[in-house]
Amino acid sequence: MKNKEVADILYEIADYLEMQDVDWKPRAYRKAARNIEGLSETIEDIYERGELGEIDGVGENIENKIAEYLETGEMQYHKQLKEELPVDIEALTAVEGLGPKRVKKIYQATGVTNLDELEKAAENGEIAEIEGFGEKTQQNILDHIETARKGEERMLIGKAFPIAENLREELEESEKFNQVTLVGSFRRRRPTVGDIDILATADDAEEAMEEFTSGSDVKEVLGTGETKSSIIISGDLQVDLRIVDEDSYGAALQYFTGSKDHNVTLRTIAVNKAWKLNEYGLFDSEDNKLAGNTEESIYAKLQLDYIEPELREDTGEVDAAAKGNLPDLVEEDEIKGDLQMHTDYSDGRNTVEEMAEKAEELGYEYILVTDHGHSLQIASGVDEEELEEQREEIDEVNQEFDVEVLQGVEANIDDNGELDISKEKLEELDLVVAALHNKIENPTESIVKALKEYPVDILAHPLNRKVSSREPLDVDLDKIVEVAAEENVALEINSQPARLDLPWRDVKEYRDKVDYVVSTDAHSPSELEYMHLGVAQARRGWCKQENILNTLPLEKLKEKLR
DNA sequence: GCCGTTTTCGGCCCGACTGTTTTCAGTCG
Repeated sequence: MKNKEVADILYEIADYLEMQDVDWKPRAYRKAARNIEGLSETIEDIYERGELGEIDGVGENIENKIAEYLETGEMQYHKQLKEELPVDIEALTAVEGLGPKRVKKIYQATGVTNLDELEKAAENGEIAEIEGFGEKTQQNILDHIETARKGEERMLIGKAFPIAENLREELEESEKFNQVTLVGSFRRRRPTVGDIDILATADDAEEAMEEFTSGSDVKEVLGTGETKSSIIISGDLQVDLRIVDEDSYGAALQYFTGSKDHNVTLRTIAVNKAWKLNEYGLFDSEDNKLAGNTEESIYAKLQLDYIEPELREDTGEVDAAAKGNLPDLVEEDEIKGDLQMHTDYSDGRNTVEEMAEKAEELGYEYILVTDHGHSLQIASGVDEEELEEQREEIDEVNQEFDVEVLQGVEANIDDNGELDISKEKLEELDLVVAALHNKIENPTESIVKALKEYPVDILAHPLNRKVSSREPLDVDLDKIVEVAAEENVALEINSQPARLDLPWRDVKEYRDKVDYVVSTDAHSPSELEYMHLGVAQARRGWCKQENILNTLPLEKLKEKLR
């Protein structure tokens, strides 16, 4: 998986070109880099099929350079640019306020090529001496050099969620603010967010900004103006606030929700009509406002169906909206039950009864208890005897609650494609979940064999990935999906903040070939509330209600799977 | 360097904020 490596090199090329005042090419390289970062398969596979050129933004030149890199491990063009300006561009531009142009000026004036040298130069007062620089810029560099060393970290959306909601509530409760909406990648429910973006209206923008930047949790104010401020709050999370007029709110919502590429596509449509689209509205060539109060009005005026935030990734949604082909996305309240959770029989922290109580509170019709099979030592999994005991406990709990508690198991798939619970026992359970938990030699073969030979209903976290910490399994997903469809096995969209697996791009690709379920994999009652995160990923994967089996009532669900 | 219901050549999103200027370049989103 060299996608990130390749993307990083292309980003660096863009920076080097920008240092040299080259027009337009940086934009082209960045676009290609962004699209490669977002691929759902490895760039090596695409290269082997000879389809590099089909990646959006990759033309003949960039294609050849990527091929060269994949074949030789080097890209001459990149090397050459780096020799001309031998600076660690990635590290230096990570400093807040430093871009390629300033890095070049600093290099030419002082010879600084990396963060350590930059720090020394700033401490010695050399930076302030450079033309166009001053004391403040120098101090700014010193203030932000540590953050740059730590590197950019995106936060899991599940972790950002309570923080963001909390912020929103605080502003909403303040009388200085009127409307308050969380926008940006948070609103699109990307698996990770780089910062929290907030859009608001206020009677007095200045007072509202003052309140925002002086909160108790504010560690640093990066910048503040009449309409826009940025702060760092504890946990080193950046929060950006934009305040706009009431009648621009829809346009601003649209604009600040992004994604960047989605917005560029929309603006191109506007430009083609000789109009202009910005955060204040949609305007004709004489600056008459055509739309802007609501997001809906903007999409409508551009002759597009309304596009839900989760879809705004420029992956075909604008085209579909123009043709009236957008899916009617699944909603969280259509989910009738949760099909993966753990109790104190394995590594869960609570009893079956406590999980059932919470599920009832959430209004579910059914839940499936899926403790780990016994081979997973680390989770002290269940053997067949313990499953018998648990069956009795579940029967008792079912007397007590309206929600129907089903018994399942999360059987472990080993490197021979065997599960750790016998076929006979699995047949007795209501539904069977299987999953890989260890790194094994032939994951595709093992999964395929397990799905074919055991009565599996759901393949959980199919790629066994961890968002931004563990690479997805290198499996042949085409093959797994094909076998899953044949064997009536649903693929899971796991709602754990660190998993969100199957990833949304894959969800989108295979949504017409295989059924999905969305489960929380909860290890405590409160984790049952993660369901919205999984549903959001299903929505990002263009799923309708019918793609998600646990929107079905129990009887229909069983008919589908068993 | 890429790309095409406007184009195979000529466009390519655009506004806010900062710090340094003394009218604006650079950065950011």
